[in-house]
Amino acid sequence: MSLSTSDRSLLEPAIRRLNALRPLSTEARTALEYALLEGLQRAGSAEDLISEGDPVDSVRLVLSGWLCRYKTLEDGRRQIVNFIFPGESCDAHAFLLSVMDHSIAAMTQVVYSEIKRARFEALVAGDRSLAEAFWCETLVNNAIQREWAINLGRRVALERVAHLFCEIFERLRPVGMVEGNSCIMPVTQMDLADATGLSVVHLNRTVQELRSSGLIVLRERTLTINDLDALKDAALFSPSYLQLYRRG
Amino acid sequence: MSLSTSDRSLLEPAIRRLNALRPLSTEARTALEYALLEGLQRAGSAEDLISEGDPVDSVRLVLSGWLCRYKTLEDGRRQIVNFIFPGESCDAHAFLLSVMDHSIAAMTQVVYSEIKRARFEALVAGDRSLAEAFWCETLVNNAIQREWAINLGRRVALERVAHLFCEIFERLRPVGMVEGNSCIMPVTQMDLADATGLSVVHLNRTVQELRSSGLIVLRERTLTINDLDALKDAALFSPSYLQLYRRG
DNA sequence: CGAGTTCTTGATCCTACTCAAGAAGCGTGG
DNA sequence: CCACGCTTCTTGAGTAGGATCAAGAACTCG
Repeated sequence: MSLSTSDRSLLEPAIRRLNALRPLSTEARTALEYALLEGLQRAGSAEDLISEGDPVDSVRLVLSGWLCRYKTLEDGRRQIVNFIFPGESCDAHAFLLSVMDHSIAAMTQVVYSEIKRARFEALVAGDRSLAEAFWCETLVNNAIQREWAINLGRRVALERVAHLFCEIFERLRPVGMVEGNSCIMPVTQMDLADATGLSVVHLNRTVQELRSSGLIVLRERTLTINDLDALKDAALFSPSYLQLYRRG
Repeated sequence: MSLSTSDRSLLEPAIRRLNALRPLSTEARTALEYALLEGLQRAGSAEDLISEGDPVDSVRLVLSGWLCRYKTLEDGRRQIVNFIFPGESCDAHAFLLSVMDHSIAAMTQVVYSEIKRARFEALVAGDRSLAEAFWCETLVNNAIQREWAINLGRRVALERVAHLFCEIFERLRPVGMVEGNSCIMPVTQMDLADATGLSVVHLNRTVQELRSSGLIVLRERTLTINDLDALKDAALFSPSYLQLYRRG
């Protein structure tokens, strides 16, 4: 059995990202690729992959599409606490805990791979580089979550939205989802509001402010950043927490 | 060489907490205890243990005292993104990443133990239960960070402060730092403001609202929660994210 | 083409911020 | 033990950033 070209291109972003976090051995890479191909799944837009309170017994790795992690309060208030992009895992090792503390929803059509607990454990037990890559992933995730705390707690609306756009752009870049100064932005303004802790109305006005100052163009589900440095300045954005250049 | 009684009582909260996350083997426990005793350190109140941008090459485990993780913006705005309590580690495996993305400050006198990278790696490589306990710790930390996102993004001031008090109380309980319905609260209102994303003035007014409604007493660096259930209701607090009862 | 989202705009309200200053607490040194 | 300075807490007054309410426009999609 060997991998076809289409298999390779499907897996490529995920493998590339893990490999950037921690160089994978050839064997680990191959073992992972086969495991991924065996567990392929699809989810439709707006579908919940897993919900708060659900038990976890597998690891999902996203191959294409956008997802988000979110939590809700009893009265319906909702906060998107993070996005999940291709190459990222939904819940590596999360089965060590009993249940999900949050929900994960697909925001677009999604292709992912589900690896059962035992299989995943065997994979990471068999190769140190793979275990470390997943470790790193969790740590980076943690760092992003901390940055979201300061975003929600201390930045004003304009900075907050600008920061979110910068982060999305920089996270999409290494998985090949940025072209020139544009990337897809397949989410509604309500989603952006829930990610920035703003009301939809105020998010809309803030986006328009960014538009009219010429920093961004956002239309037809595409975000174009005219002047990334200027947007970063407006956002007080400093990308080190993303650990993108660990090996540079 | 054997452990004295005072050694044991010093290490007890940390060991107990790790053990609650994942039952430790006797050998792992002993090996960890010796490593901890060899790396004992102290830090004074308001001292930074490590700062954003610093390289990391060791793991610190807190034995007594309170710390916080915080980030700052260029113009001085500061957000405390989490607290660190006895039994928790500052940066398990953080050396897998290049540098700290945030700072860690002591809020009281702190006793902690520093384990150098190689030593730590040998410890977790030698015992699966220990590795898993530290894994779990990171995952719980991650979950707490997510809850902070919804706290900062979607709860109003009163809920936010009430939620913080509930969380602190529930996190201090399993390490024996709660007596009756009281726990220490050795932080200034400015710190609480930075943790809740509020201004000092508004935090103060919010605390007074909680006081005058009879929910809490906060004086002389002690927090007393008169009616925990009522406070939880006011905070929309649901403790499952803390994973306190994983084995129950 | 029609119904349901999503986006946009206007008007009003209110939560939380800022500025300012006094009170209380606390540590240090005389 | 008290005086002094510094930090922390508290209160008042005015402001503003962002929420809410409401309704129309533009876009999807069956």
